[in-house]
Amino acid sequence: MSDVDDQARTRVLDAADTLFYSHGIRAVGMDRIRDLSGVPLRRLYRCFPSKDELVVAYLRRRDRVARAALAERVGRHTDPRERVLEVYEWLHDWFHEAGFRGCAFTNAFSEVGGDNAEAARTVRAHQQAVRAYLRELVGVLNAADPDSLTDQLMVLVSGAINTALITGSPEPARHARAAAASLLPS
Amino acid sequence: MSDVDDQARTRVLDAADTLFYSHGIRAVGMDRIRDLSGVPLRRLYRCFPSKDELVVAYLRRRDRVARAALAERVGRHTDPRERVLEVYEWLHDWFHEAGFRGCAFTNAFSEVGGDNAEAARTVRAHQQAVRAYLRELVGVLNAADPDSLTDQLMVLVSGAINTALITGSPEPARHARAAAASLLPS
DNA sequence: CCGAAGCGGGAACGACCGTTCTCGGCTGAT
DNA sequence: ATCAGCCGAGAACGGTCGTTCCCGCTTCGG
Repeated sequence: MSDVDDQARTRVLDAADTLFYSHGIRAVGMDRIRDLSGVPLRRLYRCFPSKDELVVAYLRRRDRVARAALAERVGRHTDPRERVLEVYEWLHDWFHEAGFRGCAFTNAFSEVGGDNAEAARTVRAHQQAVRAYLRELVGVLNAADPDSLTDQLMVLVSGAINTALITGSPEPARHARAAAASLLPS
Repeated sequence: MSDVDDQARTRVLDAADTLFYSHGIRAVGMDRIRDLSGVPLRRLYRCFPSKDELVVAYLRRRDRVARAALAERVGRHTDPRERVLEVYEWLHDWFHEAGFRGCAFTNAFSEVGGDNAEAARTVRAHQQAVRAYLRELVGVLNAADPDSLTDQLMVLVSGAINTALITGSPEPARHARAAAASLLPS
């Protein structure tokens, strides 16, 4: 695979990310990805042999980027309690962004989880990776039951995203943060 | 509209409910609804002039049924605190059901929310109706800020459903219940 | 300069889906 | 009995989408 193919892969993934996230996977055809990326269908199908595999690559890159962005935000703080709460500050900023359309992974799972087993696996892997990261943040707290606390914080993250999506308001991040603050040990 | 049409409407809605919920809306064609309901396409389109309107009717009936089931469960208790926590017990039982596939409203919103404005409105109305019901349950508690508490409980409900969907486990209901118990005034 | 291989643009194909139409048969009033 | 109108079954239509194919052009080694 040549380096012109590498560049094409990046451009295709950029286009897929924009279009899949903002319009949904089933609503976006391969020709729209060709139009936005400028990569002809022939090369596009050489880089990604099927739409299903492109969807998986889209999800894998989102996973990498999102978790890196979260870690960067959390890294701004040193106090263990603030590090956990910063997760919900990050959500709040995200909900404010113009193109916010909910969790790409949950959306993909609803749309193609039944037909694209590898995509479904990728969604679950993302969820588990985020939980593992949260578990690390919780580990340095003096929690009575760190695993249970992590699970509760995960429910708050997921619920905030989905409630923000449906209500169209960023407030659920505040509600989740307030709930998390009550659950954390002082 | 005759009563044979009424019977057809019910059979079509039954079929749509089963198929839309378990396979997704876009994955189910009108012919599969015809096959399962036994209602010929001609009559089906007289009862529901388009698939979009059938989707809205499907969501509206789900809203009615789900909220009635929730109210029935909560009604088994008289203690105000137990009435709130019973919501999460209900979720736990629901997650155990064989055909559980997440929240029909969130799924519909992800799948067709962009193309079917009336369906999107119906999803938001359901969310608001559930919140209003929760607000009633919270109202009789001695909460410092009942509205804020209601918002936090809503985030826990939504998060439990979505986390259960992706992990395939009913445990998120327990986690949400534990978090809610911590948030409720004693 | 020449032939071959690879390229991009876009047409083509096959499958599917929402919706409508056709056709043969049944019903029921006269 | 007859004729008009309605019905169910399924074919047909128009559009979309994922994927492949064709054609004319470029490029580059000999």
